[in-house]
Amino acid sequence: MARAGLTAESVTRAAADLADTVGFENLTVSALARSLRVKDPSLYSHIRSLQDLRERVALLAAGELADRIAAAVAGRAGFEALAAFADAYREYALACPGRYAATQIPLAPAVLAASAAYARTVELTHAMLRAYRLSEPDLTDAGRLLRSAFHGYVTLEANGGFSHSRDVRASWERALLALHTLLENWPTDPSPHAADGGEP
Amino acid sequence: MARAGLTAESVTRAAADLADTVGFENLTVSALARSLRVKDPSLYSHIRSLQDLRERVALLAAGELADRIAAAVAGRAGFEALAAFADAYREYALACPGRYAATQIPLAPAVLAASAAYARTVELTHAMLRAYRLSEPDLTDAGRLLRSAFHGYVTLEANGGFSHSRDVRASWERALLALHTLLENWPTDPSPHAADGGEP
DNA sequence: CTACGCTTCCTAGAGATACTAGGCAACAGC
DNA sequence: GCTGTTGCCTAGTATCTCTAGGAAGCGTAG
Repeated sequence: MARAGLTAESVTRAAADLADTVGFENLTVSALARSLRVKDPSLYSHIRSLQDLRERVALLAAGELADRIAAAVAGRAGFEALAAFADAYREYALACPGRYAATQIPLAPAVLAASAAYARTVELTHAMLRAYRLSEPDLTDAGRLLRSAFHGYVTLEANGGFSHSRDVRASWERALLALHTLLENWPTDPSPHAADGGEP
Repeated sequence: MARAGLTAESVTRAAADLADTVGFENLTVSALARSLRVKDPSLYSHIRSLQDLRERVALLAAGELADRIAAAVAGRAGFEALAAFADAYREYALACPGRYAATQIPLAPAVLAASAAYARTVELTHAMLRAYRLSEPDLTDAGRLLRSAFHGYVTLEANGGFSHSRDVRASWERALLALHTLLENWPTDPSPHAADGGEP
């Protein structure tokens, strides 16, 4: 029988494409084997399990996302960098919903540490924030808030969470402007009210 | 054989509890039947399908979440209301991860319209924002950004997306303060660069 | 060019799950 | 106690993950 010439990489890419088409939660070994004109067990020469396949797609997608963000923010600073970062993030999530969903699965700390892709996104966030002249721990706090806002927005948008008639793209533009304002006025002094008051 | 006395409601509650225990993605008809000491097909007298079960859990959880938020913001305004809203949101998501995950599945517009739970969360957001004296479309834009930030933060937190050593709770407090500052200085004038310029 | 070995892909099959069809027995109303 | 409805059951189908073991393609050495 003619060989299909599969490799772990080509299988992972095919899985990512399939996930973008049918949704990440519908990515199955059977469906992937069908799309590659191969029987299910053949794939287990290249992947260890469905979970392993999902993690490979996650790492592939995280790398692609980091690449796009890096290209978008290159040579920009301030609001331009913020908007470029955010638009690259959102466009990737909307154009590649299966790949993006893959990046959100919980990964074992060992897997996460072994791959640079996730750390690179965090570093890119910090690099973009340097223009706002924040120092730790504000840098980490602001980075977490930004990534939360981006991730939350695109997932709510993708899942139909914004049912109001207001244009979603217009809201996004305003949100970026608002986040820019937020970063320029980041409250850096210890807050005026004791949120977690002074027990010893 | 003695009857188990199941109803659609009791089955849904048991499903929500199971989802909180084993994770929403591991909520299966078989596992639910086992936890109820019943055979799989017995559940199909009360639910139409696994998808139907998931939607019931989603609506149950959305109602519970709205209730908690409503109780938290009652009688508060300004930053107090914002913090109460956000803390109620985050604490529900962390205490009931399966229920919270259920609220994020895409629902058919008809299902969504037939239930008040989701609309109530949006209304609560708007009510909380009234103290900041925003008017449309800023109200919708700010509400979307807030919900995005809350949702993004708790999902990233729950999925281990915050690996930095900085305390996650402390970052959350600072994020709330930053959002409060943002809402007080919301950039309401048509932005300095023509995002969607002045066609007639 | 043949023989060897490695890898790839296969068939066969076990175990789990979603769901349907159809039956029997438990409860409610009379 | 009888009857009708309802709830839970057994039996069975189709799909999916994953393993065991076999055969055939491919590179290489003689």
